[in-house]
Amino acid sequence: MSTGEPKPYHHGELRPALLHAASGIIREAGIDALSMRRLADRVGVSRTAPYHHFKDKNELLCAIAEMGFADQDRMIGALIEGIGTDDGARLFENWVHAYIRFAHDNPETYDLMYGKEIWKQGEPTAVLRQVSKASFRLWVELVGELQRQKVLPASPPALRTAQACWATLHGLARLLIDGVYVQPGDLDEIANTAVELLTQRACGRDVPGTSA
Amino acid sequence: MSTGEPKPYHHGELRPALLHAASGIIREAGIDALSMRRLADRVGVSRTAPYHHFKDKNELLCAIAEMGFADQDRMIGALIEGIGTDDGARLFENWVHAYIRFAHDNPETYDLMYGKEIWKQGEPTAVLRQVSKASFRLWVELVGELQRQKVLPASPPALRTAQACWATLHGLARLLIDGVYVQPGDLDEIANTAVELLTQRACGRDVPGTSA
DNA sequence: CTAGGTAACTTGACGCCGTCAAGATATGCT
DNA sequence: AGCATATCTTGACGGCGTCAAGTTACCTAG
Repeated sequence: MSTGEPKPYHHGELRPALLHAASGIIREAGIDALSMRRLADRVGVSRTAPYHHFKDKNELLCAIAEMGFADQDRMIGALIEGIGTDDGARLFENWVHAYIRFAHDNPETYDLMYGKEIWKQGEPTAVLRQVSKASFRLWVELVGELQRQKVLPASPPALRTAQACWATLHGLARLLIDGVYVQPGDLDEIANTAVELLTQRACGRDVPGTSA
Repeated sequence: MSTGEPKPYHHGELRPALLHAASGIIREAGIDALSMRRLADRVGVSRTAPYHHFKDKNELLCAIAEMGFADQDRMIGALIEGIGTDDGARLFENWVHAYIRFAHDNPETYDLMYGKEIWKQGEPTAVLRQVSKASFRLWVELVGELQRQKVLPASPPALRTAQACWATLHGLARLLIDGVYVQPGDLDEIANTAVELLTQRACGRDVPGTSA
C-alpha cells in the first residue's frame, strides 16, 4: 500500500484526489468554475483542507498545467514514434495539426499552460518552469532537424526560428481557444496555410523529389 | 453644451468618467485591479452607479476594448499615411513591429481586445463585434495589397493568408504579454525572424529592386 | 505502551467581489 | 405644476481566496 511517497492519512489521497477533481471541474464547467471551495466540496473535505497540499490556488493551477505538459509531451512523443523523423515535411505538418488539436481538445488546460494567469499574474512553480522549458527544448530540437532537412529555412538559428514558428502555432491555438475571428471549422485550412507559409512551399521552391 | 448624446445629469459625465478612470486603473495596476466597486469609488459614486451606464462588468470591458481598437486603428492609419502603400515590404515590416509595440505598450487592453475574457467567457457587445470586424477587414485588405506586390505569396486567398499571418502576429504579441518563453529584449529579433519567414526572404527570392 | 509532536483537517472570520432590489432624488416634458 | 423617467444610493446576498485558531489522527521516542 505504501508507495514511499508521503501520503495524507486522514483522507488517504487528498492531493491526487484534488488534482483529479480539479481536472473534472475544468473539463465539465471550465476554468472559471474552479474555486478552492468548490473543489474541496467536490472531494468532500472542508474549504481549507486543500491548503495543506497547495500553498495557494496558483500552486494548484501550476500542478494542473504540469499535467497538461505531460499530456502534450506524451502526444508529441507518440507522433514522432508513429511517423519517424525521416520525412520532415510530413512530420511538421502532422505536428502542427496535432498541436492545434491538443489545444482544441484541452482549451482550459492549454490556457493554463501558456496563459497569463500563471506566467504573468502569478508565479510559475519551479517545477512548472522546468517542465515547460524541457517541452520547448524538444521543439527547438525538432526545428533544428527540420532546418537540416531544409523543410524550414536554415538562416536564423534554430532557437529563433523555433520561437517564431511556435508563435504562429500558439497564435492559431489562441484564436481557436479564445474564439476570435476564426471558426473551428476553418482552422484546419488555416493551419495548412500557416504550414505552407512557414515551409515556403508557396514560394516557387521545388519540392524535394520533383527537381531534375 | 448638449451634444445630442444622452448624458447623465447627476454626475454630469459619468459614463466617460468611468471609462477614463477604468483606463487609469488598468494602466496603473493591471486589469485584475479593476473592479466595479473600486471603479465607482475612484469616480466618487456609489457601488452600483456604474450599472446605470453598463449592464454589467462585461459591457464595461467591451467598451474599453472598443477604445483599444480605435487606438490601434489610429496607429495603423498613421503608419500607412507615413509610409504609403508603394513599398509593401517596408510597410509590412513596420506594420509587424508597430503591432507588437502596441501590444507591448497596452498589454491589458490588448488582452481585452483579443482575449477570452470577452470573446469566450462573456459575450462581446454588438458594437465591439462590429468594430473588431472592421479592424480585421482593414488587415485583410492590406494583405491583399501585399499579395499583389508579391511580398506575400498569392496562392491562398487574402482571407486565409491574412488569418495565418495575423495568427503569427497574435502569437508573438501573446508571448510577449503573457511572459511565456520570450523575453521582451528578444522580441524585435523574433519579429524580424517572423517577417522573414512569412515574406519568404529567406527562400532565395530576389528582393524587389535588386533584379534586372 | 504511553507521551509528545506533528501533519492533516475543520470551523470561524475578514475583506474582497458582482449584482439585484428597493428607495431617494433630480431632471425634462406635458 | 405634476408626472414619468433617468440617475444615483443604501442594503443585502452569495461567492471568492485565505488567514488564525482549534481539533483529530497518526508516527515516533522513551
